[in-house]
Amino acid sequence: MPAPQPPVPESPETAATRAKGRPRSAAADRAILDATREALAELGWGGLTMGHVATRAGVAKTTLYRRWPSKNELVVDAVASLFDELVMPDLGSLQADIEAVVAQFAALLARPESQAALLALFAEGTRDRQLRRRIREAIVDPQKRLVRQGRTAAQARGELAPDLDEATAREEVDIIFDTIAGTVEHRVLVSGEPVTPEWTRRFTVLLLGPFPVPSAG
Amino acid sequence: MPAPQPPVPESPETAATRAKGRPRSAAADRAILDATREALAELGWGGLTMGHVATRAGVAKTTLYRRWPSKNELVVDAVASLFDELVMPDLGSLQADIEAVVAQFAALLARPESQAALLALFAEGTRDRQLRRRIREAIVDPQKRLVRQGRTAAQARGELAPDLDEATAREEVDIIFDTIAGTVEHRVLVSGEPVTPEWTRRFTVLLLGPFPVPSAG
DNA sequence: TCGCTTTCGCTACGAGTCGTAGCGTAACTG
DNA sequence: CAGTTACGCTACGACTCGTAGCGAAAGCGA
Repeated sequence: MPAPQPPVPESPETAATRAKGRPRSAAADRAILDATREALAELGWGGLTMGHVATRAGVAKTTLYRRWPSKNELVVDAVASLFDELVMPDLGSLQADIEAVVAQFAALLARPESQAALLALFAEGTRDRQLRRRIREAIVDPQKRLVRQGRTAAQARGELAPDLDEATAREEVDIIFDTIAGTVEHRVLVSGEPVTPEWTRRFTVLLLGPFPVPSAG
Repeated sequence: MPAPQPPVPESPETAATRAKGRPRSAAADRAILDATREALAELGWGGLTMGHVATRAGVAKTTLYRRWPSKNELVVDAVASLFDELVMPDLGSLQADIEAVVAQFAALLARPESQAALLALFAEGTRDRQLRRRIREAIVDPQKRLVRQGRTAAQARGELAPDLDEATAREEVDIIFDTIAGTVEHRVLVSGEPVTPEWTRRFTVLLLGPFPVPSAG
């Protein structure tokens, strides 16, 4: 779901159909987003220019700017949909569920278009509060459902204690999400080393504890 | 320790003193790196231009390009030194040691100059193998000493089992490093939420296990 | 002291990108 | 059909890029 520039920014309207004049081409929207993903994979974040995207999409540069005010916003929308493919399976154990999601996430991060875009987006987000909000709304927060689903399933199995209160549970979801997402991103995008099943298993064991201390079975 | 362009790229020399002609100004080096850090804090990665850095450092643009071939390399050197301040304390318990390092790292990431630079550097590194190598050599790998020191101290206290073999130990250091660094980065730079002592404690507990299961005291 | 070498600051350059404005045309509504 | 909006196209000034050429400055060895 892209977030185009509102055709008429300040017009409360009846919020119903605002069909008046020539409607925006939905085909252009798709062509632009596809072109953005392709260009990202080929040229990376730095090599991506608005002019290039427009040409590749068969669209005038003006048309592009009419919908997305800058490269940042454009890329958020172009990338966000990539993350929708992540699903939380129910494999019968928390360990297996986490390993499966980690593997999915790692595979996603291995793709050129997400690799080129994600960290660059995050980097811009550190300076632009609005952009950071959009990143969270479009990319980060929707994926927290995975953690919530996994927790719920594990609680149903008795692997996890039920939530005591809402606030604590939310904080715990945040911590777990930051840990899984951050670690996999760091492994793949910074260290640049592959996420093998072996690594995934070890990481999950570390996450679920116990730490390999002598006294622990 | 900056990595300037070699004055005469291909000259084995006797590797001794290559003093011939006017030597490069060490003051210019310092002025450039200082200007880079300042400009990063003020303008962010995207706003940082080579011309701006040169002007601010009181140096000709040509002088800048003689030493660093691009913005990427310049920023690596300008930022790497920031990380040298991290130290692993010996507070008597692994929990306390990790909490202390997490707090230091979070404080470092909260500074504008590192915030603007780190993720952007990582982003560029995903497309440029040489840059990624330089980032690892200059920033990432040196900090793994913290994990090794913490492990050694914990082993001496009996909190951790001694290493069985070298390869496994190295992998474990990598996993722990990716987990701590990645999680804190994600919390501060992506989620954009503060690293409080409370959060640090909960994260460390999660890391050291056991996971808060019902049967665990 | 005098060359020799290298770096210095400065200026200027072509190439490329940015985001916007103006134009005439196309598409859709009442 | 008139009104409205989106469209493709062209052109624009402002900016950054990385490089080249210049004369002057700084250190070296003879």
